[in-house]
Amino acid sequence: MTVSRMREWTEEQTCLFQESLLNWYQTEQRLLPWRENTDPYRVWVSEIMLQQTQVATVIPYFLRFMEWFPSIQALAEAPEDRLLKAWEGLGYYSRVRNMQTAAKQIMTDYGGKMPKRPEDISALKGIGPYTAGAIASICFHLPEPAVDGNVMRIYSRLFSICDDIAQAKTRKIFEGKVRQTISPTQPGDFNQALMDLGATVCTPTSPKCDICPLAAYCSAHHAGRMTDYPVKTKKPKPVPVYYLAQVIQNSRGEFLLEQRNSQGVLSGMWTFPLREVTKAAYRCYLDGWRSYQQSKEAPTLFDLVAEDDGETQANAFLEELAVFGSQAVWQKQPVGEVTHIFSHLKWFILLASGFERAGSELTLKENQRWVAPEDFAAFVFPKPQQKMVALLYKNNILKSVSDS
DNA sequence: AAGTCGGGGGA
DNA sequence: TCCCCAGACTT
Repeated sequence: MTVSRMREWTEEQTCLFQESLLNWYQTEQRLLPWRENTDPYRVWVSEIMLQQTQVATVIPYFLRFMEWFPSIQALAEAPEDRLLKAWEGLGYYSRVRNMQTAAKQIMTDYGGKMPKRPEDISALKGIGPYTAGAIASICFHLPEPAVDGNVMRIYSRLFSICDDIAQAKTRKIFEGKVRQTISPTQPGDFNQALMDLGATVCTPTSPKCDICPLAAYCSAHHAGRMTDYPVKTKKPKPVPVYYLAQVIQNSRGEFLLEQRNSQGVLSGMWTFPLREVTKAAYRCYLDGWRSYQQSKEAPTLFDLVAEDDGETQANAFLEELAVFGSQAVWQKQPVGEVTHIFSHLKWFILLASGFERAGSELTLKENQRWVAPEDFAAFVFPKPQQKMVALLYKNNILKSVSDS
């Protein structure tokens, strides 16, 4: 076959391709409960359940769901707790809430029957491009693409498509390719055949090209580059960084803020003083707090830091702590934890709240300043600082004007 | 465009 | 542990 090297297929080649796929599907298709007929309600429910969920998991859920809610009307009228019970363990619970919203839409707008126009289908809550295409093609025999992860994998191999499937816009490229090649007479079977092929033959890691009905048409197979496709960039996981935040008030009710240096993340911005600690230390403080929380003799965060063996703690921080320990009175209980994800970093911030010790003025560093809460508005706070301030309000360490 | 939402299975 | 799976919605 020379077909595989062609980027565009002739009409005849396209027909042969469709035939190969459909013939394979006829003999190899999986027998699944939602394939007993093409009732739009059953197809709809199955497609929603199958989003990010494997077939074997879905089957028992599907059967029970059909018993409990046998029609669109039954779904529309179902009590929410019953609905959630039916979904318990499936995950992505907004799926079932959206489905009921859509069921009500269908009852009021379409007399209780699934609309047939693709644009009407995809306007329903929880039905996106994939599911709309699946329903339109399976139930109403419209040549609509239903592009999911499987289809992108198969087509990227068929045509050696290098576009990054992690990017949202790439889906349109594949939809275009499917529109060019979908069977006009059996679009539903065609789409379902792709799903089965992706699940059982054209698998992510070790595709079974020797039994694949499309091998003769497959560019990647011809080049022996099956596992180079699909191209998917994986973004590096944000590196965790751990901080203690020193939330200190003086007798005038002002808070100590510190300006970050001109290098690195959030350069020049103002936050509560943040001191980086190791992961081990951070965990130690969290655990220490939790285990002490029952007893009356709960330590302050800085007691725990002082107990630290030093190996998990930077010396400079310990020295600074000695000063703060003597000049500030720390609360026994933690304020709480704040996390924030940057593109490359994930900050974990444990907040400790304290007060300047009476009669001993805190010695401020060059980049530190006392600031009244009323003046916070004059600062452009970075997101982590905003989250910390919000947490202080929540814990009534900061009082909003309306409360007072 | 990126973050969020769950849980199970396989490498 | 990490990635993947019949994705869609929100910000």
